[in-house]
Formats: sequence, C-alpha cells, structure tokens
Amino acid sequence: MAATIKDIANRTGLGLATISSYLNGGNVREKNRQKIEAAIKELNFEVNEVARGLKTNRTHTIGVVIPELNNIFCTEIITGMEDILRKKGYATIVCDCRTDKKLEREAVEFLYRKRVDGIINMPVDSTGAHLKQFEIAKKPIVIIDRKLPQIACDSVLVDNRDAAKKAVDILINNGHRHIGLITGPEEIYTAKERYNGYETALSEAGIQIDPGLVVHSDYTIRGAVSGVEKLLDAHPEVTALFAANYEMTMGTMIVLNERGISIPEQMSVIGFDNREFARALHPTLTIITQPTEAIAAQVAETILDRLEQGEQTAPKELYLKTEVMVGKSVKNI
Amino acid sequence: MAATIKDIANRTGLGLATISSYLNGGNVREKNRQKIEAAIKELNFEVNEVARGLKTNRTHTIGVVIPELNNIFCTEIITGMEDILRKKGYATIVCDCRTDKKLEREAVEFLYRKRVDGIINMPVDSTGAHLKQFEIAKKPIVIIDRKLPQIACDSVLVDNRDAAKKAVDILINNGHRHIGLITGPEEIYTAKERYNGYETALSEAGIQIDPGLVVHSDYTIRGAVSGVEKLLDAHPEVTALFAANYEMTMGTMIVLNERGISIPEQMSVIGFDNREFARALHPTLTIITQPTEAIAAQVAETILDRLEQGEQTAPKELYLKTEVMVGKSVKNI
DNA sequence: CAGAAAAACCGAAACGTTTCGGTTTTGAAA
DNA sequence: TTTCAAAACCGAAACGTTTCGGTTTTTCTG
Repeated sequence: MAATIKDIANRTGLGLATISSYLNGGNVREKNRQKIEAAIKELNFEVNEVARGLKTNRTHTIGVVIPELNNIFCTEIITGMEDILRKKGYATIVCDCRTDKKLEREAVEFLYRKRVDGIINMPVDSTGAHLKQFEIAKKPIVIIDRKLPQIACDSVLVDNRDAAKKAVDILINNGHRHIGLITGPEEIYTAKERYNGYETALSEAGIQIDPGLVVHSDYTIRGAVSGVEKLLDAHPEVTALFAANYEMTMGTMIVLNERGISIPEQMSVIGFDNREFARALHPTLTIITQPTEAIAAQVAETILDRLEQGEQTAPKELYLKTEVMVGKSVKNI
Repeated sequence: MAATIKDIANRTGLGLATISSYLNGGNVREKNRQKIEAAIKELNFEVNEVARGLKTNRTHTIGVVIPELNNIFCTEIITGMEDILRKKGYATIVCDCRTDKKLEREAVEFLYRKRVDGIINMPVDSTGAHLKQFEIAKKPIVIIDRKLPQIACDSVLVDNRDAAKKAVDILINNGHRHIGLITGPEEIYTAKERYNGYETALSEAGIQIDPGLVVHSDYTIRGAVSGVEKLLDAHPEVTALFAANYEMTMGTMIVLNERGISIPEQMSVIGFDNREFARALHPTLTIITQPTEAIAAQVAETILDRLEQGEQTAPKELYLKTEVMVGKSVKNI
C-alpha cells in the first residue's frame, strides 16, 4: 500500500543504497536529488520507522516512568520534556506506576520490551534495581529527584534540603516554635531531604525537635488528610504547618478548612508548588515552588546528549534551586 | 547480543515456524513445549517487537492527542486509559498540542509516522481534517468530548448541556437572576454545549439572556482571570458565576480572592471538576464533576475492541452523565 | 588531455519476525 | 497391523530498511 524505498528507487532509476543515503543526509548529485524529491512527493513516501528501527536498533522512543500522573509536578515536567523530545523526533511513552515499586518495575520492563532508546525515571525504588537491564544494555538513564549511586545514570535534582529549610526559617522568624511537617515516605529521597532541611532549620534556631510533629505520609491528598488530622489531634500546641509537596498541601488545606481553623490566625501554613492554587486560596498561600520547566529542559537535553553523542562520560548531577512565593498564610506571633 | 527466535530454534532443534507458532499461542507437543520454555528461560529470550511490527504492521502502540497535559481532566483520563491499555500490552504515546490546531495536526502526523495502531483524540480542530489519514488507513479513531460527523470514528462524550443546565438551575433556584458564565472558545464543542445548557436553564426560567454576562475564554487559568475581571468591571449586577471547566474555576477563584470578594456573601460560585480543590477552598465549592474514570475506561475499551475485532461496525457514540457535588459557595438570595 | 583521487553510486546481505505451502508425525479407527 | 485424517512441524520468502564492499562517474591536477 504505502510506498517504500524500493518504489522510489524504481521510479528514479537509482539504486536502493542511494535513496537510503539521501534519506539519511548523504550526498547526492543535484539532478538525482530533484528526481528523488519528486518521486517522494509523488508517491508520498514516508520512511518506515519500524523497518529502520529493526536495522538500527533505535526506536526513537523514550520511556518515562513516574510515580503519579495526577501529580502536577510530574505533569508539568512531562509536558516540558515531551515538547522538546518530540521536536527532535523522539516519541515519549509515559507510564504511571502509582508510587508502587512492583508496578514501577513492570513499567520499566514493559518499556524495555518496547525497546525504547532510553529511560527517564522519577524512581520509587531507591535501589535502582529495576533499571539494571537498561544499564546493562548501555541505554541512557536519566533520574529525576534522586541519586542512584548503584546505577550509571545522570540525575537532575532540586535542592530540597534548602527548600525545606527556607520554609521552616520563615516560620521560625515569625516566632513559631511548634512547627508541624507533613512530608513523604521516609524511604523517598526527596522526603528525606525535605526532612533534613526541617531538622537543620530547627536545630540552627536551637529548637528541640519533637518527632511527633513530623508526619511521614505518602505524598497524596488522602494521605495528608489523615496525617494532618492525627497531628492536630495529638498536638494542639502546633501553630504552623509546612506541607512538603503540592498534593499534601491540598490535603492540609482540606483538613484545616473542614475543621474551620482559620489561616493564618489559628494556624500558619506554608505549602509547596502550584502557584495558581496558592493564589486561588483565601488568604493566599505562601509556598515553595520548584522550577519545573527548567527541570524538564535539563532532563530532555541530558538524555538527548547521551542518545546523540553516546559518549561514555561520567554520570552527571545537576542541581536546581527552588523559590519562595510569599502569600498571607503566615502570622507573626 | 540478545537471543533471537533462531537461537531458540537451534537450541531446541525445532524449526523457526514452530517457535513462532508457540510464541503466538499455537499448539506444540508437550515435550517440545518444555524444551522451548527451557531455552527461552536459559537464553532469556524476548520477542523483538520491532521485527514483529515490521511483519505484522502492528506496533501495539496507541497515540493520544490532547489539548493540554496540564489539565486535570485530561490527565485523569490519560491515567485511566494508560492503565488499561498497558495491561493489554499497548503502549501509549501522549502528545500535548497546547490547544493549537497546527500543533494538533503535527502531533497526529508525528504519531502516524510512528505507525501507532490507533489514535485517541480530544480534538481542537472541529473539522477532524487532521485525522483523515488515519481514516484512510482504516486505523481506529476514538474521539473524546466531541462528535466529528465528517470522520468515521467512535466518540465518548459527557452530557455537557445537562451539566451546565444543572449548575445554572441551582443558581436560579437560589434566586439569582444575573448569572455570569465563564466557558471555553465558541468553536469548541464542549464549550458550546455548556453554553447551550446555560441558555436553556435561563430561558426555561423566563430570564432574559444578557450576552454581556457570557465570557468565551480559552479554558485556561489565565484566560479566566482576565475574562472574569472584565466581566466584573462591566457588570456589577452579577451575583453568581458558573465556571465551566476546572482551570477556569481556579481562575475565577483567583480573581474573587484578589479582589476580596467574599463567597458566597458577595458572589455565589459554581465550578467544575476536581473534588479535592473544591474541598480545599473555604468555603467549600459547589461543583459539577465529570466521571473521568468511566470516560477513560470507555475510551480504552472502545479502541481495544476496534483493534482486536477490527469489525467495521458503524461508529458508536457513548454518553456519560455528570454529577453535582454540593458545597457552600451558593447563597440563597 | 591523461591519470588519479574523490565522490557518487550500486546490489546483496542482514536485522528478527510471521506466514505460506508443503511434509512428517501421531494416534484412532478399521 | 494398516490406513488416513488431523495435528504438528518445517524452511523459504517476505516485511522495509541500512550497511558493506566494490564499481562507476566526476572532478581536479599537472
């Protein structure tokens, strides 16, 4: 049905290899170039990427495995990456693993079978074992939001420790002493880093850390809701909360809202990500924001570099900074 | 490097065709089955989907083109679909076209070149011209949120007219007479339908329609912000607003918030989608919600049916209903 | 204009499957 | 034990490219 390279060869009287060479940017005599281009237009030929992939072992496809598609931080990064990668002819297959190690491994295997050229992962499994097959096959791996020392891969990270410290510093400077932290699972790198920032800020200020004020939840809205409820019940002395990702910020707001706790009079709050959400709340929320576009661009460029150059240079780590967006949700006491 | 079917054939002493037949569910003598399975395990063979694709003309890949990945309605649907499709061995390539017809066409062409087996689209271009090549190639097309009479395809839709009517009815029943509508571009089907619902509700109640109260914006947060600002400036008589998608609901809240307009005392509001957002606001928001999971499931099943059965039955249309989630953002006046 | 170097061209083989048509094996019935 | 249909098996060809090694054509040099 569809025209093949052979049809072009016949039509132009040239050889197969010549057409192939033309298609891949090789040199062709001017008059032949014209003939080929005419034939291509006439038969509206398009190279069959599948056949090409069989020969070259490249599918021009990149796999992306993330913990949650319904997480605005993830989708913003994906949007940005997809844009850049598509412009370079790469398709992106996104798999959502629901923050589940087993599903994550399955997703990676799925993508491996699909023979993607490389993989981008915001890992749930901190050992990186699931990525081993990509490492063995020498296919590039780019990690977001974590370091995987056991795997040869590049990482793009945000300075989460600093981010959390900035947030907690603000609360301390406003006189708060009993500050609740709602963060992610202990085994997740970003959550640990954010906890470290919290700890550092408190100890620098000479405030004793009360482990009861730290909620290790699961980065979901629902998780935050139950975590915050328990925290408030057990520790009425808390005057400020810092929620360490967007979903948990939302969960925190839901609880405060449903309990009729007014912000910032009865509770000061600092959230994470999603500027629009922060602006839509009343009073507006003070938040820490991550540079999602920059992350996306870095990740895309990093994997493209590995893919095109294929250089076996040492793994790179790239750190990006967060920002504070000041709202009216912190009270000076 | 990787084992091929040939290696399995050699190792087992069987023929190529037999191995292939086994791999595709054909019958094999018990002792051969064991040999084959042993060989597969030993060489850890995996069929090369690219080579298979070249022969069968199937890539087991489905393209998805949506207007915005940063739109929670879209991501929820994608999450659901991806889940179902992946379980059936299909990969999903998602392209975000930024609500731009040209980019949409490019995305579809990109996917066509990638030889996806079928396409799922929430179309920006209402003519459907961009999908023509899929129709010609007889590759299944499933449309979300719109009908494309000019293209042979299945559609999964939500009863948007009814959704909007329900919302406006609530406002009318609470005594509102000057109701602002913030909806999408006139040429977008869902926006038109939602407008129709608004119109129907008002005229059934015998209320004259004031075109000045209708904002046709672009379904984005930013668009809603400027639209609502203009609306409020020009029409101080408005006592209630209905925002007809999630992003515009957020935009509406941002403006009301920044202007210090209290809800529901000074303005009643009904929004759209995202239950968590509605719950996180104070007071909680009354919203219309769409059954995203059901939509996702329907879309996935529809395309799988077409793909597996390949039956040339007539295009199907499937309608799903919305729900109202009652909050405290509507005042009885 | 001859000769040589460079550029352009060429067909065959290969990538790893599926499928076609035909052959062998199996085992149940006679 | 023979017969024969059904089941299992088989290799070659094909899918549409790229690439290898070698041939032809062009262009440049003296």
